[in-house]
Amino acid sequence: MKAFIRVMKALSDPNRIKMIKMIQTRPLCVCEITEALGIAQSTASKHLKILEDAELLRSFKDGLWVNYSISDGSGSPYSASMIGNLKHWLDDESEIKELCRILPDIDRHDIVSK
Amino acid sequence: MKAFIRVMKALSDPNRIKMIKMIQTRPLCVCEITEALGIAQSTASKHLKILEDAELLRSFKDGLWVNYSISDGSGSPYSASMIGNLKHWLDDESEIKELCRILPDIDRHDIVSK
DNA sequence: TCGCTATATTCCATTTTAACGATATAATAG
DNA sequence: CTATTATATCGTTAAAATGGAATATAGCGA
Repeated sequence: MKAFIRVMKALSDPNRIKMIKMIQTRPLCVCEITEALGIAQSTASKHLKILEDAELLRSFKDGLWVNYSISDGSGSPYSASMIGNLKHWLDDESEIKELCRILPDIDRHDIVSK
Repeated sequence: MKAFIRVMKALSDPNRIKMIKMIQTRPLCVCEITEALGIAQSTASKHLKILEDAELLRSFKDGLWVNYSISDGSGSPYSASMIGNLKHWLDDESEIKELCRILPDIDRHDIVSK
């Protein structure tokens, strides 16, 4: 029950959904997500942790950067199923389409940290 | 996006999940759910409203009673999908099994309202 | 080692959620 | 109409979630 609730809660926030949809396009680091969503870096980091704890995302380090990618679902049947659904769900939401549109222009090397 | 978030939020509470799993067994009125979960009637009523707003449940009146049953899913693809998943998910959770065990002994005609 | 940069964590304020009791509403029985 | 019963709504409180600024941590390069 707890694992299921954890996945549902993780998927109950618009910013976290946007993160998943963006990361479906390609793996992203924290600063790219922060930039794309226009939120504070600490906020982005916390949301990503919630998604990772729910086994919806996984992370791997690349030097100073931490890349987040979509989980392969092996850790939880609930997250696996929801990841599958989210491959097509919400694709025609204007907010999501806009994010995916600007995503190619966002490059971690160009981001000035604050 | 809002409809999707509404479904995810509705599924983010243990009592609401228990309600869905019980109602999968048979349609239930508010007082039966209140009794089975050991919560206040106002609490049960509010949870049921949240589930109905998310199109996970539907209700129909039978005199003084209001019966809640599982939605047929025609209102929302998100709720339809989740209802489908929840047909088998969480079936072997001890909390759920216990509720389904006591459910046959709960009869709306025997419940004394407070 | 010392700086510099990306990320994680902590702290605080604000908002949201969940619970209950009390009350209002709706429907039936007399 | 009146009383009764089941449910919905309101008011309040405590806990949890969210967001940002500030700080701590980790890794790279000189």
